[in-house]
Order: sequence, then structure tokens, then C-alpha cells
Amino acid sequence: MTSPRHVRRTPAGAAAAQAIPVPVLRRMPGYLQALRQFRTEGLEWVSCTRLAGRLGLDPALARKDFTALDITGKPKTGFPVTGLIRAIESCLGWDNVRDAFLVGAGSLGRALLGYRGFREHGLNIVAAFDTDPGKIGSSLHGTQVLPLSKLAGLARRMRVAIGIIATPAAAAQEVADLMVAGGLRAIWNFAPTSLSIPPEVLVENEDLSRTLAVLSQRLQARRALELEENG
Amino acid sequence: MTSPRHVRRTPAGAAAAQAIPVPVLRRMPGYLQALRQFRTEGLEWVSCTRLAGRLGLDPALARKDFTALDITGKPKTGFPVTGLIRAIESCLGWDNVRDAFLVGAGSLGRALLGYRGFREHGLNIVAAFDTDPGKIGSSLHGTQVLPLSKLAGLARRMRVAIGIIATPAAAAQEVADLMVAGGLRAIWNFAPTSLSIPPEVLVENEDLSRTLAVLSQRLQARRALELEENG
DNA sequence: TAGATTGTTAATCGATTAACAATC
DNA sequence: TAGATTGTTAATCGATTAACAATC
Repeated sequence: MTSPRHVRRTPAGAAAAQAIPVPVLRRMPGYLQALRQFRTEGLEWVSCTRLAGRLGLDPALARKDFTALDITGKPKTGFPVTGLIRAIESCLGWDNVRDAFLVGAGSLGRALLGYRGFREHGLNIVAAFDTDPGKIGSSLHGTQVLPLSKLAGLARRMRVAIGIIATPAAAAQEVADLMVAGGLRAIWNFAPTSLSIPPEVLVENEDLSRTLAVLSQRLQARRALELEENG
Repeated sequence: MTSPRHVRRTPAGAAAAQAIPVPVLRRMPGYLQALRQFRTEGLEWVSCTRLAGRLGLDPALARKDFTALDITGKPKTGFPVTGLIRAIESCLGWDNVRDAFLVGAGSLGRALLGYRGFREHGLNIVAAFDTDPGKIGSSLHGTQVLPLSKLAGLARRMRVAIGIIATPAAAAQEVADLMVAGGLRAIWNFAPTSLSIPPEVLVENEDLSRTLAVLSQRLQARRALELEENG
């Protein structure tokens, strides 16, 4: 009689049957970052109390989040640091690298191409695309810039699944349409506009203005409060 | 006897007394983007049904979100497009520009300096800082790069309130400490690391890996599901 | 007027926090 | 052993959705 506590709902290594909630997924990179720090500090085991403490989270939240992973802890000891790192990477699919196309060789596109850390996050940008003849044919951080017209065909041939949109807002929908036509399965959109995309293609928007909205409103509110208090 | 429906809890124009929830603030830029589209399309009035529809949201959510604003709609007609735009901008503090310092003149820092749209979001980057002597003294997109050691002093003298961290993770905490020393009130952190900051300074983390975590896990889960179904 | 839409209250949903038996 | 920590269930909290009277 196995305890129901250890029953896995899916074959080992497979994705969880239950969809992992977005808030949980968004906390995973934070855990990973803290765990890597602990590893360099020579720590082999870590409790949820300690890990959550470093990130300013409730320990119970970490315990609950880790139920989404293929790993269990030991009472009194906690979790093995490297084991937990591997379990999170596997959960996110960061243990093997996926090819991606980037569109828009402007300053944001160049910044993304220059960021080496994506490899650690399972992402390998294999080509960039633009419509500007002055940019086409050049190489940015070792990545070729190709004409946008080649995107769909190349995506099919190379079986690329991920597209990154780093164009101005006005061009984003057209680029998204080309990505869908090319059979891409996931789009990471940095353009500040909402896209119409068929449901079989995943979209995540990376909209800086959303974070800035929180920061600037909170700053303004705090200022108003101070003014009220101190005259 | 005024209807309690129109009672304002704070003097007109002041920030709402009740803290606006983060999810509400994060939706505001989306409303703004859609409203600007409607305005260019010549629309003068818009209903929550129509506005929310464009963004894939529930109309009731938009109605509720707008209760945080200094504006009321008209039954049967909706909200005035320009009035709603102004009300949202005022709520976020985007109707007047604030000066900001940026630290880290790498590719991300350059990309942020190159983005002209920040002015529309109430943000004006007035100086960049770095420790690299090869970068100090140069000008990026018209913004001077100064030695990091000058940050705290200049921040105090110029009464700059917002700092943007675009350095590698290893340097971020040190930069944050300098920003706190310089009296900055809000930090927008692009480095993939969590910062220790006193509670009187606001911090928002713009961590790309959080969005990427959602995208790549969902993609992986979908792949696994397809494999299961189609053999 | 009739009917679409508002602002608001109640119901639902989901995420976080608290509590605690099991356990190493 | 004693006690810290796990995994899990229940309680709380907050956000979204549904419902509806008021209204232009």
C-alpha cells in the first residue's frame, strides 16, 4: 500500500496533468536564482523556511509550489539543493534548449540578442528578421539578420516553435500573422499592443508599461500621502 | 442630498485613499492603448463592453477597474474616450514627466535609453551611469554616461526620484544601495536578482525569466499532451 | 418610451496563509 | 528521543464574474 502522498498523476518526467497556475510558474525563476546562490555558498540541503525567507515569501507557499514538481523533501532536512534546481528546470523545460526566431533588429531586438543568459533558460535565438534593407545581411552578436519574408518558410523547415516580437507596435500584428503562418507554437511579444492569435498558439506579453504603471502610481500615491501629512 | 454613488473619498485630482490593487494597475496600460486606437478611429464615446471586448476582458471587470478613476460613465452611452484617457493617465501619474537615472550602459541599458515611448509614460531618463571607463563620457541616444560614483550626489542635487537598474545581477545590489543612499524613492529593477531595500523605497522587478517560465512550461505541457494523444 | 449601459452588491472562484498530523 | 520540517487539509483573503436596480 503506497501512501497517496507519493502517487504521481503522470508518468515520471512528464508534465503535470493538472495545469500549474501562472502565479506558481512566475515564482519558479526566483526559487531557481536563490537556489543557485545557495549552491555557490556550498549548501547541499535547504528548507522551505530558509529559501522562502531569502525571497520574502511565506514558507507554506514554497512548500505548496513544490508540489507541482517531481521531487519530495525530507522532514527536518528540507530539499536537496541540486535536486530542486533540476526539478524546477525540468518543470519549466529549461533542461533542454529550444530554437527561437526574433523579429525586429532595433535596439530592443539587439539587446535581447546580446543577452547570453537565455541559453540557461532553454532559449536559443537562431535567426533575426527585419524589413530594413540596411539591417538585412548584417550579423548582430553572431546572429544573422534575414528578410522578414523568409520567416514562415524557414520556420517550417527548421521546425522552430518560438517567436519573439521586438518590433514597434504598428508592425506587431503583421509579424504575429507571419509567425502563425510559419507554424510557430508560442509567441513572446515585447510590442506594446495586444495581438489577435488563434488559440492553438501561446502568447505571453512582456509589456514594460504594466510594471511602470504600478511603480509610478504607487510613487505618486506615496507622494500625495506625504504632502497631506507634512503640510 | 448627494447620492453616495458620486461621493469622492479624496479631494478631486488627488490619489485614491484606498490603495488600487496591483492587478487593476497592470490592466490600465492596456485600456490606454485600446482607447488611443479608438480615438484615432474617430470614436468619441466607448462602452465597457466594446473596450473590454477589444482586450479580451470581461466588461464587468472594466467597469469595476474604472471605479478607481476620477470619472463616471453615462448609462447607454459609456465613457468619453479622451476623458477616460486623461483619467487613466492622471491616475498613473503619466500626465507629468518625472526624471530618472539609469545604471548600466550595456545592451539592455542602451535599448531602454533608445526607447522614446517612456516620455508618454511619465518617464524621462536624464542620465546614465556605468563603471566602465570606456563607456563613461560617451553619449547614448543623447544621454550622457557618467561614472557610477557620481550617482548619489547628483540624485540628491537634482532631486531625482526614480532609478532604473540595467546591470548584470552581480552588480545590482551595490547599485541599489547607492540609489537608496542618493535618496531615490522608486527602483525599477531589470537585473535577474532580488534586492534588499528599505521599505520606504518602492521596488518593481522586471524579470523576463518570469514570463519565459510561463511560456516555456505551457509549451512543454502542450507538446506532452499532443504526444500522448497522437502517439 | 424601450433598451443599452452604468455603478454596485452578492456569488463564485482561486490563491495564499494557517494549522497540524506524519516523519525523519 | 525531541524537534524541525514536510505534505496536506481547512480557513482566510482577495479578485473576478454574475446579477440587477438606477438611469439616460
